[in-house]
Amino acid sequence: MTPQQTSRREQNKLDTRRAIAQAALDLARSEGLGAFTAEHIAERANISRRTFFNYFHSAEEALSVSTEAFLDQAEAELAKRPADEPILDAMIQALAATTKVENLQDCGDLFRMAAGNPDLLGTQLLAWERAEARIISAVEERLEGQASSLYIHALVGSLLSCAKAAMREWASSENPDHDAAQTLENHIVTTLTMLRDGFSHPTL
Amino acid sequence: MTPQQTSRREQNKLDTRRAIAQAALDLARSEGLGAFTAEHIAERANISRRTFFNYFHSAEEALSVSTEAFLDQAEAELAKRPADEPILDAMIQALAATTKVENLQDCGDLFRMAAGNPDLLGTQLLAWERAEARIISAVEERLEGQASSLYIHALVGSLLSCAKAAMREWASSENPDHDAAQTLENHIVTTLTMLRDGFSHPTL
DNA sequence: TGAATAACTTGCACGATGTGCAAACTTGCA
DNA sequence: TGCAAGTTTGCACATCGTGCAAGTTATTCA
Repeated sequence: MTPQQTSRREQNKLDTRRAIAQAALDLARSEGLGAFTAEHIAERANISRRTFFNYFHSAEEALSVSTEAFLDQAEAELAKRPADEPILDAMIQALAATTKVENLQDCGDLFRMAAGNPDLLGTQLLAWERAEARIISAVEERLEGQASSLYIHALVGSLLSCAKAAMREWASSENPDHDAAQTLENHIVTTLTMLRDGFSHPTL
Repeated sequence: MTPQQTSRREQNKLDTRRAIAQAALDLARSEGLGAFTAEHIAERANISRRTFFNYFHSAEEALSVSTEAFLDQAEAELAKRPADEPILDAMIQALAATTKVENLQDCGDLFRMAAGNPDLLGTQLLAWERAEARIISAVEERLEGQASSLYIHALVGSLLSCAKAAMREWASSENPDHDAAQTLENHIVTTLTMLRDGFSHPTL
């Protein structure tokens, strides 16, 4: 009786979820954004339209799975950092580590696609917003009473804005698979260091 | 022949736009978010459903008019600052000045409402995102060649995140009309000063 | 001033969205 | 094996967002 962490049921759901996300990404690449419907995704994933909506609220949400994975990683990495490390150094290390995420390339593609599609962009922004809320809770616990609510919200918001800026810069330049992860990591460290030390002096 | 800057046509359109926005806000307050349709708004504004969609893409967008006004104000104030002022000081002054915007109270209400409604939140985030793009362009012109694209994107993103944090703090506390604008301005100056000098040392 | 023109509003139709509901089907467990 | 709980599916329905063409209002200019 191998104590499977994931029962057959849970595994099936995860598989279906992955299949849907993959189908959505395939369609986005082959047909173009907004050129396909929830029904098309369902068809390609071999499920009914109704089941699609049991998993996701919209086509855009199905596309955002990789982005969510990236953000979950950020949250998890931050939780790993030692409690006595200065908060900004912990953040730099945590965000730098996210570049090792599974499907980094998909994140870049999504980021580029979102730039030209308000619907997708809105969904992605919501994903970042939800992640922000989770990270704020984590930081609040970590700094228990040592910082004001205003400080924490401003800090975490800026943290994610810097990460976003880093991703944009990374995703917008043609990366001839020249160690993409390393490039992104450099951008992240650059922006977060500015955040830590102040934006007064632009480090070109 | 008084040289009217706004022709009758333009004025009518503006009036209609305002009427729709007002109708949407009224309904949101009286019925609750998500408890009314585009058709309801149109009815209350005395126009057809079709005309509503000529002005806005969705009910949420009609609600975001005050937020857009606030962000436009921020952009305009920044453009007013002298060109030789250090960029971060210019930003602090500009954002602080936005608190004099017409319908600040509506902005606060909207902000609170959005916290509990993903659709509205998504629309508001898009509005902030569009404003961010415009401000980035303005800053790029201002710093012409003196700063990297990465620096500018990270800075402006963080700027708006700090402003958002300030608004959240301001909107979430019961303000018994105790000079609301001043309270918000204080929060903005606090967060932007941290952005300028670095987040290393939490100023409680 | 009055006809021609441009801009705006409206109704209609249509494909797509997102969700409640109940009937089928699958899995877990005694 | 067979029942309880969880999942998928089809169907119906209200709503959305937009193209289109016909109607209405503002503007222009002869």
